[in-house]
Amino acid sequence: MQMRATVPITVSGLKSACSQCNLVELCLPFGLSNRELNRLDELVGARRKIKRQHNLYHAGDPFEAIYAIRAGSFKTDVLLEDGREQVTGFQMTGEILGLDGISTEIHSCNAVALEDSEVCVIPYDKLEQMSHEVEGLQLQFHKVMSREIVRDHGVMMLLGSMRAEERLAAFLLNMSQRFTARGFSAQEFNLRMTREEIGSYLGLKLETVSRAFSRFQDEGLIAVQQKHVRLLEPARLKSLIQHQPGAR
Amino acid sequence: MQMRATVPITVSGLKSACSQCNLVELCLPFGLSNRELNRLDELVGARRKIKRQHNLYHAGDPFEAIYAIRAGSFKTDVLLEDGREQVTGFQMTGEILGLDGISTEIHSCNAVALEDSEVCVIPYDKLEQMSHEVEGLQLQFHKVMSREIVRDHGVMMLLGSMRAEERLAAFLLNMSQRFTARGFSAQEFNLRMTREEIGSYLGLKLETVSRAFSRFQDEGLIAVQQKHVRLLEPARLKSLIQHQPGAR
DNA sequence: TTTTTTGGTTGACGTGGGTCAACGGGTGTG
DNA sequence: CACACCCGTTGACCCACGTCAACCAAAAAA
Repeated sequence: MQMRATVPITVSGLKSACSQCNLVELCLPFGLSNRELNRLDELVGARRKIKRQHNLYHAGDPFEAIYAIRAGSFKTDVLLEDGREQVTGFQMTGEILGLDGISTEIHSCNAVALEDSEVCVIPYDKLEQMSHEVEGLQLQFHKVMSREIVRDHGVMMLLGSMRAEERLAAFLLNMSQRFTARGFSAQEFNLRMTREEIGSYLGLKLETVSRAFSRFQDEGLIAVQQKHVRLLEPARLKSLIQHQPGAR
Repeated sequence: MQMRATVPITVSGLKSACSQCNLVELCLPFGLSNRELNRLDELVGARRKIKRQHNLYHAGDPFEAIYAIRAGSFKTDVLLEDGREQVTGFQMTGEILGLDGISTEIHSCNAVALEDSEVCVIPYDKLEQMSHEVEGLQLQFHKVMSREIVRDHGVMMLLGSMRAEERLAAFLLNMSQRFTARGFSAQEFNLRMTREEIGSYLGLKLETVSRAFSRFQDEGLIAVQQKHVRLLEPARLKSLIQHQPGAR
């Protein structure tokens, strides 16, 4: 059973301070002046801790805030009545969650922590208000939303016209690139999600994901052990994605 | 060969007037007060006509404006180096094009007219500026972007976890619903796109789309002739989407 | 520690949809 | 008005991925 409190016990009283945060260049405040950054500190409310496997929000919840990931990682998914799940994305530190709720003021997907995590709560009404005042904030927020749209188009490309190995290669390279942006190794990292979650995201069954991992390993492209992945030949992985013979 | 002029000959000198437009409740100005609506008239620049098969913009073009469709319809697509195309959406009157360009200030997809069409050009810098001033405009714009994100998640669901017939059923019901919103018949309409474009959007080959159309017709769910579609049993179409046996 | 559960791998087999090919009707063009 | 091309349909065949099942390792619980 998961907690569903709107004001969960896990809320920390600490105010976040964007101006002090080392995630600025990955997060909403990117590109703001110091003066603007100080104003942002007013905007960002309390932090909130979310335990592994617990929801930050559920589909159907009223929309009140967006969230910036301070530590940890999440998945977002949508469910069909018959129980089918589609993972729509994996989010890492500095990325923004909850944008799906703006349009109808009700969240349209679930956000679930893949590990014990912490987010900064950004009340949406305050964000709206401050966007009117702070020059760069509005532009930055628009860019965050637009980036999400572009990212989604990339996933559609992947789901609509790539074969299994291409999808996994694209996924691994994307993860690598995002770890790099956070100062981690581009070649070696620990995935936070299961084969089944990867499969759901890539439109494949978990067995197919597992087999593709094994085949990559057999061909010397990567070294995998459970969630630990090492990219041995990223260039060859990259070339897998384009000019695939017999592409869909 | 397609024209690629940034200021094409097809630009009309006419200023658009949102306050006079019968598409308000489908378009960006939805929910604005009359006073706000009048301010919007300043914002919206010239109209621009796009001939069938011609691009409103190309991937790689610098981003300068977003576009509201005044008449006609479009598809957006992304291309892979090897020529594979993924249609990321079909857009109808009142819908907004170009949001993909905000994040990098370069368009990341192509927007192609499916028929002779006309758009209202909304210069982005002006929109940014006016969003600071006009109360409801910012919120409305955010909702438009958020709706796009939610829509994209729906497409991912479709591509990632539905079988061919479910995808086509979902597509037809979505078209029906959007025609209805524009005052057209929910049961009977003309598609503007080819089987190949539908296939690309749904992650299927054109032959599969054609076969699914035929099977629906055989089962008395619809009547199709070329691009003309009549939904005979929308309820049964709807039930096709959920609780499908042996779903992916 | 031992036990249980969950997650990952691998094999054998089946099938939905892709591929290739032929054909016919519409539609836009010269 | 006639030609050409594009679009849609249908059939035969094939293969990538799904399904089902067994098994093992790792992690969590007891």
